[in-house]
Amino acid sequence: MFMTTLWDRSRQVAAQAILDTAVRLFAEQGYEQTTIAQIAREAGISQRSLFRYFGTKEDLVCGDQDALGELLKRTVERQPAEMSAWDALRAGFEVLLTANHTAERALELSRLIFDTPSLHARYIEKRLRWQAALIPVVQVRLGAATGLAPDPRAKAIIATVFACADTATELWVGHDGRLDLADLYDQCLAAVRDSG
Amino acid sequence: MFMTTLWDRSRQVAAQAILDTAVRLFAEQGYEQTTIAQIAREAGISQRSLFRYFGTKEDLVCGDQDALGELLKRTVERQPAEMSAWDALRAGFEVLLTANHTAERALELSRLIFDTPSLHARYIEKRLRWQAALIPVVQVRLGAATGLAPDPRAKAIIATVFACADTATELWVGHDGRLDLADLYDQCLAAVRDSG
DNA sequence: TGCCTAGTTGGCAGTTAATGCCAAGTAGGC
DNA sequence: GCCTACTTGGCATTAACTGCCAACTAGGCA
Repeated sequence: MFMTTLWDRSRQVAAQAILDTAVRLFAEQGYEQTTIAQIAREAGISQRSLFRYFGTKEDLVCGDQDALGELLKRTVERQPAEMSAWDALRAGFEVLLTANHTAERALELSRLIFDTPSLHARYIEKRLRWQAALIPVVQVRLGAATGLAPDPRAKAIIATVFACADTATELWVGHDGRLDLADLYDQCLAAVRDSG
Repeated sequence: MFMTTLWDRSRQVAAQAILDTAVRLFAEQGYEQTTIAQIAREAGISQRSLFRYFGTKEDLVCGDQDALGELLKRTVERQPAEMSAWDALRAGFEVLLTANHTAERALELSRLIFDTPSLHARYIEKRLRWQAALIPVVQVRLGAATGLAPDPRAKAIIATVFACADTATELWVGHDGRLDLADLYDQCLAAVRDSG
């Protein structure tokens, strides 16, 4: 039906406008210091409607994570079967880098997240859902008895890879985006896997 | 001064009573479904006072994490100088295990945290602070030029160790505490460091 | 054209966590 | 028994949400 598509489109435009307002205000005066009322006022909608677009204030910053998680999972899944779990996950993250926003926007959002403890925690918590979804995908690459016993290995490897990705991003933000994020990720993983 | 000590003592007794009430209610009816008003009522104090003992509702569950973080740092610091960063951190976690509460209480709290997203996020936030505090401690064990350039290695190693500890705890909770937590931790770390 | 229906919007009231303020109480030290 | 330091409770307020209802808007159809 065209109807649905049209509606969705205008919805997306509205959502983007709200998002731009919110991110601008967050960057200008900080996340905690910005109220929903102010965002709604400046975006020209009611507070009530804002909550219909974004269920929570935090979703204004880490809202579209869900879509990225799906992309990550699919990418890892599609790597050649003979590729190791580590390499497949690395390939997945590499795709995420390009799929994100512009580098500037990504840096701005990342800075917001890493500078705001509550946001950072919430962001990590959202990613825990990605991790859970990745378990079966990784497990098949471990040559595991894909049986009932939950193999700690998949969970641990995924958690580690995310920990390194997070660390790399934090370093990247700390350097104002001047270093290469993929390089930093490789350095982090090397520090973990290739040291005494 | 004895005065201060006495006051502190009665404060601690009161805090413990509030805590017991809160944890009982959380276990009975869930974290989100339990209001501060109800806890205060059943503990026999005013809402206002409850917030003076525990700054936030979340602190009722992960409040004494701060003290544990301090203990972790001190323990890691005091390991023999020739011990590797990995082993020193492991020793730190081992001390935490015994310093926690009884195994039952720890299991109860852990289950609450892992089952409640907002709590889990808050818990992660506290752990991020531990991680930051550990950076200098770990860095000296890496034979690093302890200079200005922030070495990614310390950050990455710490993040990984915490990721494995978290994974181990999640598995432990999933098995109702029947497996050994330290064993699970070792399995997680082995999966990360000793695999192709 | 004009109605019908589905879906959106905004306002309003209410809940919950959290903070500031002030007055009342309480427990040592003199 | 008073003074001081500290705690407590009540009140008001803010900010993030949520439910409810009435008003609006845009296709579909006669």
